[in-house]
Amino acid sequence: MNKNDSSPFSDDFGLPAAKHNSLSARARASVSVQGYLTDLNEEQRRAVETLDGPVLVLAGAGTGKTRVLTTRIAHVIASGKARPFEILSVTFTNKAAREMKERVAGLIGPVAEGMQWLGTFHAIGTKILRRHAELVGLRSDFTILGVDDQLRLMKQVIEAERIDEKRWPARQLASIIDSWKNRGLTPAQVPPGEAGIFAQGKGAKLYEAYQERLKTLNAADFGDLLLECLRLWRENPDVLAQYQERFRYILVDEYQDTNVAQYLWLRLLAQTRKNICCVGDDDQSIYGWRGAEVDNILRFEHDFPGATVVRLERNYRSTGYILSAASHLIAQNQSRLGKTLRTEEEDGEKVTLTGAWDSEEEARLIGEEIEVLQNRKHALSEIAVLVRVSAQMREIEDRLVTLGVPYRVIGGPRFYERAEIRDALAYLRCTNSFYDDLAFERIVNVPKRGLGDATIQMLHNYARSTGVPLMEAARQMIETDELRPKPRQSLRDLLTSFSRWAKMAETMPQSEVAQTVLEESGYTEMWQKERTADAAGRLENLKEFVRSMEEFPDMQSFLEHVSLVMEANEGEGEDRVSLMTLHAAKGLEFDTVFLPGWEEGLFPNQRALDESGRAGLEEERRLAHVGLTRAKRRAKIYFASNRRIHGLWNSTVPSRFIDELPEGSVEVLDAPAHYSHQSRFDNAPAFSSSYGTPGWQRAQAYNNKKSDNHQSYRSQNSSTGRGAPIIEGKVIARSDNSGDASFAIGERTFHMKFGPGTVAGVDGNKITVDFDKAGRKMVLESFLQKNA
DNA sequence: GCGGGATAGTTTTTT
DNA sequence: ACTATCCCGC
Repeated sequence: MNKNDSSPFSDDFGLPAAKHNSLSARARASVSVQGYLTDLNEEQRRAVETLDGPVLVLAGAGTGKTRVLTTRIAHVIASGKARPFEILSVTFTNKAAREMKERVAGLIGPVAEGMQWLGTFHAIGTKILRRHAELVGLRSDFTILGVDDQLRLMKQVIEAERIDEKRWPARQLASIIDSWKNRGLTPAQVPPGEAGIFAQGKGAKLYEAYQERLKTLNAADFGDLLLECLRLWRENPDVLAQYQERFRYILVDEYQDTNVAQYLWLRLLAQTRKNICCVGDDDQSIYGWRGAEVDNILRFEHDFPGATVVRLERNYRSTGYILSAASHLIAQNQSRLGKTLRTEEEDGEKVTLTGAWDSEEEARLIGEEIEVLQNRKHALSEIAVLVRVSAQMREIEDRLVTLGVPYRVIGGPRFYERAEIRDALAYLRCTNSFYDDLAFERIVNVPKRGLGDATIQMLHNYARSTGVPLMEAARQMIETDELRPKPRQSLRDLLTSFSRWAKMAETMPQSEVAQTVLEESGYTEMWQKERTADAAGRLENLKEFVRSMEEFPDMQSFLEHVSLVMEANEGEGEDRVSLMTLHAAKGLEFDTVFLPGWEEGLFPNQRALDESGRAGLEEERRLAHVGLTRAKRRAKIYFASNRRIHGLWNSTVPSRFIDELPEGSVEVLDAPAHYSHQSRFDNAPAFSSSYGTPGWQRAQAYNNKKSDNHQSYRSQNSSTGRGAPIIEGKVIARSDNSGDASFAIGERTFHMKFGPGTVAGVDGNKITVDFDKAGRKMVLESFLQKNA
């Protein structure tokens, strides 16, 4: 990021912790910090130096927000105002937490190890809850449920209430409860009007039942890790006071992503000392759909009167054109606090815009462009393709595979969410505790042991009526003859195994126990028998799982790590192109960024528009802004005129966001592919082989169009497709009527994909056509042919 | 209890 | 078009 990333005072801070606590060390340190501060720009410096009282830092993309946070922590410690364990520092992701810890360590040395309250909201919430578990009806060794456990539990609750699970799916209940938890609402606090939105008025009741079940199972879901903290503090002011006392300084990263529960959590903690510093960017708020409240930022000054607000507007990441494109775009949003990013970098390359016929061509163009960069020795790790929805990834992946360009997909299922990991985990949980019903249920018939629904149902009934856990129910039932001989024997064997493994766990290191459990249970064998490509990957994951256990002192701490932190790090450090969604890209940066799929309906996403109206559109626009600002030197936007959505071909129209880019910062490129078709025309064999293919016909249609229509969005005079002139004043897909409308309503026309039709409406170069076969569509004028 | 055909649902995602 | 999940017949 900044040029001064290597700390000039890291030597001074690389002191052993004990020595650092001496006054002279502090004095020396603070002198060094002064030196360090001079390398910050004026605003950054103000954000770091204003230690006392509430501070809100509005940090635009690439303005050095992490740098401010870490320097601020160093500054608090160096100035002697608080010791590392008296600083609360929260992030959203484990990755951000890890990075912050590393960077703080880079500034102050090993003392950073003392920052035990640096972590995600959830990790810190867990830590607090374990200390006071009994006050919220849990034991300190409570389990943290994953989504699958949650869903299974939710199903049981729905069934217990005799509600038809078909009509009222558990998924839906889960998301409703989740949103209540995001808003900090306990079952009793759910507004009466909302309590009934599920299953004819049973919503709140089911929520309550679910919470009760969690307590019986000694379990918490992710929402509880925050919500139960709130309850703990509200019901036990003395406990709250303890933490208010302890956390002398509070720092919050990505504040725009906090939901109401997190906001309340922070507010309770910050109430007394008010030394809270929140860093965020309203223009990068892209998680509204999962409960993030941009309002938290907007109401900061109201909640903390007299707060210092610092705006970081100097961008150290991107070149001029990219920044002006991003700024111009985001300026269209109404609800924002308003910042203007500026850079002292050169203008650099313009943002490019390329139209493709369809998504396949789009993928091909991106692939070709990546190859060009690769040939120029551009590091692949500095290239990213950012898509709106993961469904877009497949075609791009296919293309990269064909070209042999190494790539990595970021995001996707987390390591600990994969079935094999959850299964292995369930085995260990059962070994660890005979009370873990959810875990037992998960693996009781994995691998198949002939213990199907009927048997499980009997166990459930028995367990419920006698009030014992499932495993205990099983133990008792195998002594009766209620079960048929086969399942009875299976169950007996399984229980015997679990007691054997539990005994083993008392003396053996946990990784060996795990290895034994997975083998003796037949779990590993199950995957070995399945000779598919992904079975091999799963076995590999299991190995990694067992291996990673060795680093933990005991089973308990390992289980915690897995449920909260564990993640896969495949192909990290290798030179690969990154492929991910725009959401996953936040916080990252690349020299070159490809942005495919800028089409109405896809981006901005129709569903976001339908569900959230203007707010939805603005969030989509922020997403576009995030995408553009990931680029350091090159941003390349693409759109396709035809895209398959849910299997059906749709004609699409370029995104309105394209219209919102400043013309001077954008260069409209021809799709070079059209010219490669043209060049095949010159050598006969290639030509004849491609004659009659859709691609060739497309090229023909395009060329015809181009020669008789001067309003074509493609530039007229480029011959190579590279370095095409900018079309000043004619950004494509204008929605005003300034161009000559070359089609009249009622006119017959022909479209390569949809066939013949009648023009039903004209809006600039977007034409609405009633196709004889395909129905009404809006298409770009340049893909229509006039019918004689 | 298991495997194969019907069926529904497909934005974004962390913890 | 693709997939994950469900349901039924064996």
